[in-house]
Amino acid sequence: MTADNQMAPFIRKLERRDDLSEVEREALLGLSGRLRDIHAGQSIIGLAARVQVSSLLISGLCGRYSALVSGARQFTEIGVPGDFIDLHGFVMKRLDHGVHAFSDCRVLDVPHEQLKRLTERHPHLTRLLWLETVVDAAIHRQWLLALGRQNAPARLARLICELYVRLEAVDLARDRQMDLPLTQQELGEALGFSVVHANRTLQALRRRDLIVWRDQHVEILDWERLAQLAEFDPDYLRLHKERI
Amino acid sequence: MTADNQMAPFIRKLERRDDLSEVEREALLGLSGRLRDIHAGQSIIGLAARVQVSSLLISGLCGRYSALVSGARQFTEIGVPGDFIDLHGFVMKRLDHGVHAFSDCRVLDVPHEQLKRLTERHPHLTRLLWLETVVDAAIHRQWLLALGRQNAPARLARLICELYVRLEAVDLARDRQMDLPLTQQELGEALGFSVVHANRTLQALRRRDLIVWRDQHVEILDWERLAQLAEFDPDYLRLHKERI
DNA sequence: CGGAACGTTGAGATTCGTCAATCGGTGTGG
DNA sequence: CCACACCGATTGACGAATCTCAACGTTCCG
Repeated sequence: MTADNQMAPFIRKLERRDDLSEVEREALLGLSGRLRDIHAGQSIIGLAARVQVSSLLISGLCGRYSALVSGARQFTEIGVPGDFIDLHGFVMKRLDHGVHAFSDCRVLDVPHEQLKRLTERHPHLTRLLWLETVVDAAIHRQWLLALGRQNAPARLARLICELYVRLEAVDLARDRQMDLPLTQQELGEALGFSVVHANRTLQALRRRDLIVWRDQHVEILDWERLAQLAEFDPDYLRLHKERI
Repeated sequence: MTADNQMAPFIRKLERRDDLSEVEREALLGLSGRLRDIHAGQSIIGLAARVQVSSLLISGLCGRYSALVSGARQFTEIGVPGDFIDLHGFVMKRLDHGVHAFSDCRVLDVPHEQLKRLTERHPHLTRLLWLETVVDAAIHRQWLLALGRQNAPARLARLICELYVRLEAVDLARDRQMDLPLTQQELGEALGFSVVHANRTLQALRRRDLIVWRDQHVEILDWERLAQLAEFDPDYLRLHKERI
């Protein structure tokens, strides 16, 4: 199974970060692997799996998580289409986390052998793939700042801002609206609070007329105030061009 | 200023992860840059700085942090000697975080131009440098799990376990003892709690006879129980060999 | 001696988790 | 069509965890 247009969102995102040569674009399009469909609620990548492939998310929303023995789960990042969700595994070889499908997802499993060949031949492209994982780390840091130092409404606001910008970058959000197929349970697991608290925090943002969140659909009513509450600055997503 | 033996801890750490060829080792030793000394309490890298160099920590302990406008600061990772503390900047170009010196630090500022040349010539070494940043991300994820889902004593226990393993890997800890030049204020900023709570949590671990922490020196009295309390598993630090 | 930095303690307020119940929508079998 | 089960969202009550404020102790240094 070749990648073809399945790769479009991924390539478009890379091109927002730095120009690709024709050769590089072809090298990316030359990546092939198994297409895999995962149902909502299922696991895309098991915890602590030893990996030989890395999965590119084609469609759907998923969450990277770590868990305690009690079963308590903490999402550490949300993956949107165009994300190479476990590129980390390419150099880690053993993943320290699992990936959960929030909605039905389609992924392209790219064998590490192909990625390795790519790194042997295309240094600039390698740096761009490297950048993908570094942006993941930057997202983790923003979440750490939120969990460690922001109150519940600000944390939620930050998550909404981040997801909106990232979804908009792959044409999956516009006009301050997006689909967000997360239950309040899952939302809590991303923000570090209980379901009950997730619910009440959501209501707090509603009461302030900042958002509407109904039926897996979110509308941001006042981006300015929401971003200010969250102290959100999208620079860390590195969606601007920069010669690397 | 050439790097020479200054690089020893860094190279040793890389070699715990995968073998280096003679050529690769020489390429690393060929890295040169300005040596810089920073006093305890000062900033090694300013927030949101645009960077042309990446700093390798030669000696001392430092902390990567993000901050809110209120001034509240959240450390997102602690850097130990041998860490390439802002290698992220090499591909990000603009850092989303600052780095604070906990103790007097010495760093080697390696120009990005040199790193770029290295990625053009040494794909395997590039993957190893890439791995450095991916391990940073793995550390962030563990901290997220801790902040989101673990209680205060477990969080502190986890930090101590992580630092012990990382310091031991560069011969700066042994016999369950290490120097940890962190104030309780800084400790709180790493764990996401107030100074007061940092103090009380520390006392809780002391009361349970798990650690002694006095005068910037920590002794772990019962590694087994401490690691169990933290649910600490060092796999994510990727200190074992793996062909990449 | 005085001040500064760090650690420690107590008290009260706030945030947040847990438990348990309820509500509404949806799908299924009869 | 209706009864029922199930899932996710919502609510209330209560207790636990954590923060803030303020004071005090200790050590070090000029």
